[in-house]
Amino acid sequence: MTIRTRVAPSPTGSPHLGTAYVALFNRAFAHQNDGKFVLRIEDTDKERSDSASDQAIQDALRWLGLNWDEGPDVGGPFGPYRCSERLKIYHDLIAELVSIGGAFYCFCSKERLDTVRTNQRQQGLVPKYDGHCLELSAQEIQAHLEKDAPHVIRLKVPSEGACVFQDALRGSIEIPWEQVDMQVLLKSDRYPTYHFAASVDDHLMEISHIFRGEEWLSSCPKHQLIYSYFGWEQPELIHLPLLRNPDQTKLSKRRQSTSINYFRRCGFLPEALLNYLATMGFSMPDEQEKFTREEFQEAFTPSRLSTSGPVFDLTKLSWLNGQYIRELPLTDFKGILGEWAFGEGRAEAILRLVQSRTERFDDVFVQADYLLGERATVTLESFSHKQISTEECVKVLYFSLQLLEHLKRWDSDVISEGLKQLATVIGMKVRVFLFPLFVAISGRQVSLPLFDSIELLGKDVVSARLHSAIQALGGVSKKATKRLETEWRELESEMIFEVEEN
RNA sequence: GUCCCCUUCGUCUAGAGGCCUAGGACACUGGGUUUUCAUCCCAGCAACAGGGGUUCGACUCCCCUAGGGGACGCCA
Repeated sequence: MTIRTRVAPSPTGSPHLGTAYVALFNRAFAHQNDGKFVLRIEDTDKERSDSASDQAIQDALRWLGLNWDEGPDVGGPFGPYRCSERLKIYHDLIAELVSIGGAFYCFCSKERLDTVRTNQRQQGLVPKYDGHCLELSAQEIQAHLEKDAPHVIRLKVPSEGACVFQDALRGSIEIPWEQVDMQVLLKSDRYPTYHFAASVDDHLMEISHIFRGEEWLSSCPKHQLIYSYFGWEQPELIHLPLLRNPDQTKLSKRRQSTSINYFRRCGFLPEALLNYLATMGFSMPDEQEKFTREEFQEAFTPSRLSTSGPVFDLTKLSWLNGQYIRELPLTDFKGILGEWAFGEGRAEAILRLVQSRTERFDDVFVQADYLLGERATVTLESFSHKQISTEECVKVLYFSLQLLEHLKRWDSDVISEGLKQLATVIGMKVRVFLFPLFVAISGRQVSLPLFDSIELLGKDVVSARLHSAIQALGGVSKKATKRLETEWRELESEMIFEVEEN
């Protein structure tokens, strides 16, 4: 049997560390066994998927050296490799599934489902579909369809017994069927859900082993059910532990950026980041901590994976990165650093901002320090200003974060217009409004033009600095977050500025 | 709340019943090399969640408890 593995990220937002983590193991395992590693873009969420993110994921994985044998750009015998281009396949198969009794039409409204779930929760039951449309007769279904009634197709789930499946690391796992929801497989927009698309594609693409995050463990019964209805053979499942924040929760960008691009922008070498990722949940037989991708691929074996969630430790990653940097020949060091600092037009972009403010060359680098490296550490005092309070600073930073997160395009004009409008909507003078942003971004009250700086630094670094500034100001409590979120939604509706739909 | 997974130094981990007086790495502390600093070298600190079994013997196997995490969406 040919070993075939895949990574199937969804193109929403910045390329996630977790994607690289999972890709690393899948790729190593496939290549170690002369198999193929596949990239499949899981763009099943029409609302949130965007092509910029699609491209960014590919760029990020390539930067890390995690290239694929088959995928949306390189093609392959099992294409297309983007879900949105495979709709016909899903439609045909879902029809087959309905006809063999593995799935059913559901015409329930969102409101009804909400009520049902709320009631179930109150009674201490597992919130899930109550089977309302399960009893519909063929005539009733036909009538609904003829009226063009909005509908979904759901998975039929046994009401009794338990699902038993194997995880290569944990052995046999048993989940009672009553815990399993009658999952929507085809949404009302005729797109498949992840569960359906992934199951179908894994089968059709002849994926033999799936290394994926532990978060998927509880949806295994759904996938198993789809496989068994169709009479397909299940791939081998290996659930990797979840990368954790220092507080042990699942790695999330709230606390620290999870974007691969953030690490790239912070000056980590791809080799070092990859090496570090490989030590999360895996260890070399000789306990070696610094090793190449090739050595890893050679030595990797699922039995050396651990199951407890590793904390992603920036300090240790930095140490490892230092090991790699120090062994670089000087010319490489110079070349890579130069590209990092001034590549892709960055030199021109920075110098354009600096030149008009320069009298002597020795003025240049101090002005651009926060664009070339980490900004100065900010404290509560950094934000003291006679026209704006601490609370207002937090508010400004929080709302700006929201705004920037949802911007359609990342360029200084759009950023400028968005932020200015935000200032107006919350009733602040632009000059005052911008103050906390200057501090958060540059670490200083006076800096090079803000909007250009934001553009230049990129979304991931900007988000990280904004988050860190909010922390310096004392952070936002859960309660305050809720309040700010509500307020933000109101503001958003007031703004005529184009903000991307969630 | 329900179900599932997990549990060795602060963190990443080694450990497949006697090799364990529990090893390595990061961090931290102290010392040495170095014109400063960093690097580098040496040393130190520091853990088997708790309780029951099984066994001649348990970090390792089983059970319970506790703690942590995840899932419970027309998100992935």
